[in-house]
Amino acid sequence: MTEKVRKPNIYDVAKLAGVSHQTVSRVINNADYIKEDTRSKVQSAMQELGYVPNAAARALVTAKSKIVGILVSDIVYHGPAGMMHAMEKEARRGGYFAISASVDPLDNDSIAQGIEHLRRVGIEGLVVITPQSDSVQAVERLVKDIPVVFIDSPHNSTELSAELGNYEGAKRATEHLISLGHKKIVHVAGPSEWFDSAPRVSGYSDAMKSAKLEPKVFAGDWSVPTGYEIGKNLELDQSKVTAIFAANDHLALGLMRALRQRGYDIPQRVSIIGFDDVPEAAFYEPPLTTMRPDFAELGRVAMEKMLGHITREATLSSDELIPELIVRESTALPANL
Amino acid sequence: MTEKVRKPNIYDVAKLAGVSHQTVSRVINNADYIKEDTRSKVQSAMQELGYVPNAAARALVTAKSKIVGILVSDIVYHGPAGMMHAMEKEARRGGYFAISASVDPLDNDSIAQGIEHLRRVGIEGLVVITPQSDSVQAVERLVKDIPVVFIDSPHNSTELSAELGNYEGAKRATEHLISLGHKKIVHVAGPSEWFDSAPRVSGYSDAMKSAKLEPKVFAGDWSVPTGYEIGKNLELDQSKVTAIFAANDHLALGLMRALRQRGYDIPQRVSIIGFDDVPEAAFYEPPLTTMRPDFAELGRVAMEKMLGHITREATLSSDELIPELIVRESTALPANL
DNA sequence: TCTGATAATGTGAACGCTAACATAATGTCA
DNA sequence: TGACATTATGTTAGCGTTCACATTATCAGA
Repeated sequence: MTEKVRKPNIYDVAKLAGVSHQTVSRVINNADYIKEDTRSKVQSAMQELGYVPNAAARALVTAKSKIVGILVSDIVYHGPAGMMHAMEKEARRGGYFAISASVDPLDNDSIAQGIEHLRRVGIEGLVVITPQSDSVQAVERLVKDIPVVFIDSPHNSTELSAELGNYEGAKRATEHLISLGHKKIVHVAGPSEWFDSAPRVSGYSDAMKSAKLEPKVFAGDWSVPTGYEIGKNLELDQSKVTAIFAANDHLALGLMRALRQRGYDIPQRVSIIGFDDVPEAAFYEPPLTTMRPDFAELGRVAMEKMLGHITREATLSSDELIPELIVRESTALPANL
Repeated sequence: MTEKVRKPNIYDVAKLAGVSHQTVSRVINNADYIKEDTRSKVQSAMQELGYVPNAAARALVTAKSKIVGILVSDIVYHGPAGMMHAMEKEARRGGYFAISASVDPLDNDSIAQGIEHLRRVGIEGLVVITPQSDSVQAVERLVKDIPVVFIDSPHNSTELSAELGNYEGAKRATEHLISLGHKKIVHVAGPSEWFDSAPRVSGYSDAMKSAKLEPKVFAGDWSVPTGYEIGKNLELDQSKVTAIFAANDHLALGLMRALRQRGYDIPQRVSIIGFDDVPEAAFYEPPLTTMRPDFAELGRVAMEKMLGHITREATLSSDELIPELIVRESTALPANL
């Protein structure tokens, strides 16, 4: 019973198959020039022994761990979950492993520790999901020896970052309101430290300017309470505002709640459009019109770029992701003031 | 420029510090019997060279990867995100790495592939987050050589699983309604293939029976539309139902929406309590009373048990997790029928 | 001052694999 | 049928650690 159950190695397989260990290695890595006959002999030997290649030995000799790190903000919001799944799947598809480290994006120490941790396992590349500007610099300062891809950061090089389509999404959200006939449209923005905020503001502004309308932006963050607060104080009558583009669904929810309490009907008096399409958005009161970004695809693309960097293959330059307009009940023709 | 930039190894450090490589190894693993003087010499040498231990070499010789796998359902619902963060953090705290594989819990092939993938990297243990019964058996069949911890599955051994507190949470939710004075309380359950459903039903039933009340359960799933459908058809007047315990917040949201459309005021005519406390619950119409499980703590505990198994240390037997009652506006005294 | 314990450090091998090179089998063409 | 390319396989070394086992320094007690 105390028999040592050493896992089978390449030599065990070789012996059983009647070949050299190198031939086994060749089969594993499907190299050229192997007789079909030998290949199958080796394969059935592997099968029989339940052989699993030893990743450590492989990593040691090739100096490649086949692991990519994901540095992710532990601020839980709606997108990342699906994104992580997509990233993991894409990595696996390319024969890579994904290993994540959660960090507090506001704490440089935490970032450094996360990176240190990932370094120890020997990552070949790093994908960073952080929505805050400071962290990008922190990461860039700390990581210089392996490729890094930033998700949703305003990096110059498209090669080094993957973007959600904030600008285009915001533009289209605004255009939706304009196309309904709204003239006075305000934007409640996300927090300025988050990357997603600025392009949403620009997309809104550009759409307004193109339609010769006056943009007006209120500073917010991503939270329901903030939306509620802004909604409580927003001046609507004198300025004849008939529509609001909220930088995310939570803000929109807070706004709707406050405005209805103040007696403004939605969408009869005020139209509201959000951004993100959180699962609950369809069941808000009223169901929220919003922009649905493709988080999963974003994750996939980011990982694809990462693997492209690592293997030095040409990155398939994908088109910009564009959020989809989901029209529900919170937007309608403008009220007659 | 073409100079090879080999990473420093233990010998480089040894040379610089003027000791043998083994002494360096001892410092890294802080073994006994090292002069304080030598230790610091070695440490500054490591610092100077930017030495990072090679995980692969280490894993090869010790036959321990320091990696645990997480097999996670790619059905994205509210809990797992925070849970994953917590698991990763707990793993890191113990010097371990966490690496996840997303799988479709309904597809045994997908599960097998996920496990195969994790096996390749050499995981020392596996944490399984799947809410469906079938997958547990599939996993148990496939993994026999390393410890497995199931999250939220009805496993006999508490050592092998970590539970959310579904039973106790459901009991307390029901007791909350009872304590308000409700007599006719129905439960809209989750899907039977999910583990969380059954204990929530039992918790509800037991609370009802203790209060000498008649339990009545409607079969549902976790979705808003299903809650809405059930809400549209639920008979309330003849049976004098005044309160509903929904198995999760999404069902509750759907229910509330349908009931209000039918003219039933909440909470004046019907009280509703949910389960999960999704971030939006506080801003539903009306804000939802619900049970808040501690997902993060669940993840932490699960990982703690995992590491306990691996290192053969005694698992700190933690108390059962109990969801917290969050009272908002959707529950009140029963209506006078 | 010698002895024997204990503290502190050193030496060689092995982990399982792939890279690089060497060799053997097979096929092709004059 | 020999010469030479091509295909197919084998041999040896080394990746960076830790382990198991020396070996050397240090210190107390007789």
